[in-house]
Amino acid sequence: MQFSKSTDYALHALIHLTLSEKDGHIGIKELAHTLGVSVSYLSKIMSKLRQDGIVRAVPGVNGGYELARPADEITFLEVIQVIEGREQLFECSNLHSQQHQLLSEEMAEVHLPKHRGSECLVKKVMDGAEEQLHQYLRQHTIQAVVDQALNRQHGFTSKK
Amino acid sequence: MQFSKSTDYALHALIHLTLSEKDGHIGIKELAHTLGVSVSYLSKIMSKLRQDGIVRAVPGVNGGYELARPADEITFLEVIQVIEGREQLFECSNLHSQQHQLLSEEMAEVHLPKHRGSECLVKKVMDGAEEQLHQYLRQHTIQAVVDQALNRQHGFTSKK
DNA sequence: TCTATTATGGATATCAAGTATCTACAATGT
DNA sequence: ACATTGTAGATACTTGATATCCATAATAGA
Repeated sequence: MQFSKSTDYALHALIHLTLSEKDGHIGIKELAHTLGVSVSYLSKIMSKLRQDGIVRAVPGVNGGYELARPADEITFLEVIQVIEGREQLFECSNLHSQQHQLLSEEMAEVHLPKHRGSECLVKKVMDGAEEQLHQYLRQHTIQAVVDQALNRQHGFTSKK
Repeated sequence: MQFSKSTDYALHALIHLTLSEKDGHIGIKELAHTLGVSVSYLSKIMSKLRQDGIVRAVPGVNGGYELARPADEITFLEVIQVIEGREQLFECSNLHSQQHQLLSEEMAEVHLPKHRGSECLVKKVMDGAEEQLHQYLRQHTIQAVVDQALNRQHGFTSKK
């Protein structure tokens, strides 16, 4: 259970775009070189971000990428979901086992027939965990990380 | 990014053991049949749980598995970490890239040389997310789920 | 002690996903 | 037109999850 490297590249790429906003479009070459990853691979990742409306791509001479929206409206959760997909963290594979029924439908069936389709209690706990995670990731934006980096730099220079 | 099926089986197996505590040892055959999974596969999972001191195994006639500790001392987090491993959810693969340095060491190097080895800000956010997840999973025990299942059953019967 | 029962650990096979690259194609500005 | 730059498809490689089989070790009961 780990986030893929693609997610890592996507997040760092967006931070680079934010920091370079004033410079206009950033080419995939520069981006790939900065992150230390091949152009071909990063292209796939940037395509996903584009398809989801997080960045804009401009082909042609002096083309490249730029943010499609302000960095403070781009949350970690959104980026992660674009790259990792939106499947649930946990799927109960015991749907037809005795065990699963014990924890949900069987009891409902015997005592309260209308209550079919109720969820496995294990899954309920895991869904709660996922919601917890999402809440946190929704609260953190690309802009927040950039601000932190700049403040840090500022803090250091002013101390000298 | 998803929890493996093994985790699902492990959690359900532990719940079955908890519910059957009074019946003494539970054989791997019964366990596997209840969960709807092969004996050979479930064996590997139970072995891990045994090696980590979550269950006890007794070989020989009338042998089988039982909980090594009270179910209210077995947290979801523990079970998940045994099965999934204890690697961090997020690893920054940009350790030697310009981007990474921008977010951590480069600034520190220029302005405050002693501050080497400071972490990437992206990773800090992700580590925070992981801690959030762990906090939640630590608060939920196998016993809690079993209690919920039994209360539900009780609630239904008393209503009739 | 012998035997049936049961868990253990190693070897292995299969499959899906992540990682990574190359190439032909399309769009854009000069 | 033409050089530049992103897009999309095909493909190869690696890794991890899933799953099974078999030989081995340990135990209880006759």
